[in-house]
Amino acid sequence: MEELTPRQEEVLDHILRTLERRGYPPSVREICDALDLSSTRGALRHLEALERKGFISRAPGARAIQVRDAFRGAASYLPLVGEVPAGPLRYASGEVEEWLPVPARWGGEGRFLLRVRGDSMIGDGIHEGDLVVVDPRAAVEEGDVVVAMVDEEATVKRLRRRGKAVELRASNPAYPPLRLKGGETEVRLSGKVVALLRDRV
Amino acid sequence: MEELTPRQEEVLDHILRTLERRGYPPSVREICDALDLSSTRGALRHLEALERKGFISRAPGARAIQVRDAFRGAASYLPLVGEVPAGPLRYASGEVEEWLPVPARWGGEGRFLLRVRGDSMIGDGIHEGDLVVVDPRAAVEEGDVVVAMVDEEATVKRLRRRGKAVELRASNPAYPPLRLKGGETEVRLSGKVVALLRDRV
DNA sequence: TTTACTACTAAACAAATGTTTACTATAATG
DNA sequence: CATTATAGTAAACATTTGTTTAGTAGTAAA
Repeated sequence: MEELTPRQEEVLDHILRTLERRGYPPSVREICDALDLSSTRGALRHLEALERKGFISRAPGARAIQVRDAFRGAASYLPLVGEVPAGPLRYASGEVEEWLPVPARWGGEGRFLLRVRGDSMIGDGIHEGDLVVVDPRAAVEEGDVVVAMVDEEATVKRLRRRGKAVELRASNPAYPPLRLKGGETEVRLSGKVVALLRDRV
Repeated sequence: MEELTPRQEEVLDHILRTLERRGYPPSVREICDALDLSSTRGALRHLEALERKGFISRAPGARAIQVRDAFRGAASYLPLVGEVPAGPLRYASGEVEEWLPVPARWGGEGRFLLRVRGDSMIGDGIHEGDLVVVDPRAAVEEGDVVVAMVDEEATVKRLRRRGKAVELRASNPAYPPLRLKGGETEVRLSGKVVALLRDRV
């Protein structure tokens, strides 16, 4: 990607900071204020340069500045839930503690974040307190790490096929495996673990 | 937080989806198009309701819709680097592979993401391919997981004090500890590991 | 029933915002 | 030297966009 001049970098910087601070891009006149320009033409020129060099793209309309993905990062937002949701999540739901940004490719319909309790999956590097991204719609297969309801509580386990039945195994040998009969899997498996966030290392 | 009516929820949904898709909020008329309203007054009413209930806030100006933090998530963006950066990162830097969104509290001046190589920290649940958030300015202390330069390559290790010297220990017993003498620490320690992302579990 | 709230339409209006034209200046480049 | 790119100012312009006024209609609560 082409290099930016110092002034152009200031403009891009201001756009990024504005986006981060309040969630929508600045107007041309706001850029002028920030860079001490007295004419909108100046800022407009910089925007044109940024667009030509591929850092932003613009659409007709007010504040229609789109920062290229490589810089904006294209986040998705997933709800961190206290319990595994039964139905589709609604916004003002009391079950949602927080909405956290994650890389866009982790996003998807129905996905949510769940805080891991216990050390049963420590052998797979999944620790107490980690947040796992759960996809309730993904097909679960042999060897996948899944979220299962055991004794009314959500636990993370690894799925193993044992003939017709399936087995949920912890990766900590201190925990015994759990067998599920044929019909039980749909009831008890609430999703596949697809990614992980750890806050304090 | 107050409940939303179904129609208000549709409006909020459209705002969130627009923000995710193109990075800036819709105009009132765009909301009208999306919800099949023929008068801007209708959409405006919904916006007023959303603001009154605390889901968004609005500023004077075009598209000046700010979605409340709980929903917007307030992301920070960190660069995923191929090598540990020597100086401050610049935008068009060739060393930056990608900018990824992370929860806001993980952000901070100078922080970056580094991909973990090898299995030397597997005992702490840090696997090959994981992305760690590195803070080059944090004070490193006994017991911290740090990024150290060993043989010109960045490796993740845990820091232990051994009298005046310090020791870098892997959490995989297959790897021997590495001793650093007094002055070496500043040269070789490039930051503290503060968080972790794992893509495929 | 009255009141309040949600939901919507139509048309006019005012403010904010992007765009264009015209012109000056500096530095780097061939 | 002429050319090109960057950087800036000033003023007028066109459009987008938010806002207001004036209505209608359905539903639930007091």
